[in-house]
Amino acid sequence: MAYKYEFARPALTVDCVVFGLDDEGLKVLLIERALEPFRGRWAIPGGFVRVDESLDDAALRELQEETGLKKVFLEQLCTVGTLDRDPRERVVTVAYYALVRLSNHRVQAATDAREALWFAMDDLPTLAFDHDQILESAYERLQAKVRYQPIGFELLPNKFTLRQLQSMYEIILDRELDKRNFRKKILGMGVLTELDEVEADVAHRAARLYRFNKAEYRRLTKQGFNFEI
Amino acid sequence: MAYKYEFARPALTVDCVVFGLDDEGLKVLLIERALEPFRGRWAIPGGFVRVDESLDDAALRELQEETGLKKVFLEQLCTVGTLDRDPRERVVTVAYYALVRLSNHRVQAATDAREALWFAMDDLPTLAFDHDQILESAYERLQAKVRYQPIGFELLPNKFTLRQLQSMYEIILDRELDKRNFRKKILGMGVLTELDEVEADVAHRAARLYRFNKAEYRRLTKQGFNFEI
DNA sequence: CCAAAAGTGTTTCACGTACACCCATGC
DNA sequence: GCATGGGTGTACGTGAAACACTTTTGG
Repeated sequence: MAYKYEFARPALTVDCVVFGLDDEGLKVLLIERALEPFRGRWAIPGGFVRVDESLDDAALRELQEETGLKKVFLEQLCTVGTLDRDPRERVVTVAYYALVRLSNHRVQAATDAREALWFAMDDLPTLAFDHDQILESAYERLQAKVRYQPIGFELLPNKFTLRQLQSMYEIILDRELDKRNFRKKILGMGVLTELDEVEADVAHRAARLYRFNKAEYRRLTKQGFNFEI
Repeated sequence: MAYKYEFARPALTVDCVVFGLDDEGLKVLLIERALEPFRGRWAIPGGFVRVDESLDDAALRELQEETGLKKVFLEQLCTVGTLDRDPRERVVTVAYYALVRLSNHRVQAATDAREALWFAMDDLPTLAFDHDQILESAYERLQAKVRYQPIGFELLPNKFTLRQLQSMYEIILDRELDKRNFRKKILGMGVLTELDEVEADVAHRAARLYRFNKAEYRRLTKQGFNFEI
């Protein structure tokens, strides 16, 4: 008990909702708690902020320690400071959400998490603490933001087909999009680079591959362009 | 020094960017710091979060203590945890922004603030800490959000003319709007109640007064309606 | 009667939406 | 040659944007 303060201080944690996408749909990465409170319950990864690391760094570190994930897209969601959200003591948490390319990443459990597993968004267990609410907020943010910011590409491989891109939006927004209108719109934006490659190992005509052109996106944005699906 | 913890903890504060509107334009409420660090510099109101109050409560309390403001519209902006943002020690702050009806509120200084003053957005002093950045973020949020959420009404009197409403949007968005198109659009939404009153004491034809109909807005929103300017 | 702002409609254009068929490829 | 998904164009309707004059009121 080496640290003393004149006034009581809330503990400060970061928690991170990690979204991933595969053929089955949108997934969330959860860890099984190895310690009390809520031992054995599923939770979103997170942990205490150290006094010598920034909030973003804390979120990245916890993500790596508990799930092995590195270099993911990460964005602050909100900060929750309800009085009784942790039974032990007053804990304020800065919530983040992350988007990862499921195809690229292996996930492992570590430290105080017993196991890390991907759950389908439509088949989630009840979570520890107020993590259900945080997850719900994160999903709402994702649904809203994917429409006017090109963050959806963070869920896809670097090279993708227009079909994959459209499916990603259909899954996240939970509604069908018209194929021709979608292609017209997204290609018309001029932020996709058409590659001299097609997808491999398909039992039908192979689709062309594209890449998101971030530099061009930024250039257009400076000129008043607004991404919108 | 009564409170001891096993690990060092960052201090936790709330800071609040308060926007107000009058004939001259958009204003921000700043306080002059009476204590070190940054003694004598202007800052946005804020202070330490107590261990037994929620974040929102802390923001409301600080606002009242430092400026006398009560019952304002308040929304969380973001949380900043840069390592050296406070020269004394590690301080993480949860930033808020508030919207107040300038016509209704008297402002007073109190506690550790020497003075509270409204500054025009285009004539701001250099602020203490990283408050310039927080203020900038708050302004960007306001500009973005005012377009798709009816928060702009929080800056106007309860009864307002369409001209006042349009001016509010023109000031915040920093561009002119077409009078006829604006009136068509806003009246077409059906969220304004036309009153049997007109403005008083004007040296020309008096304009009709309207009120924002929050209940109707909520009803329409449930049916899929989207507010948008 | 003059100044000042309130109030009001129509036309045009861009963009979103709906919709169906042929083509390329692998097996 | 057949099954599977890739790739393409047009017509229609809705809503945004541009635009100017008459009315009301107070001084």
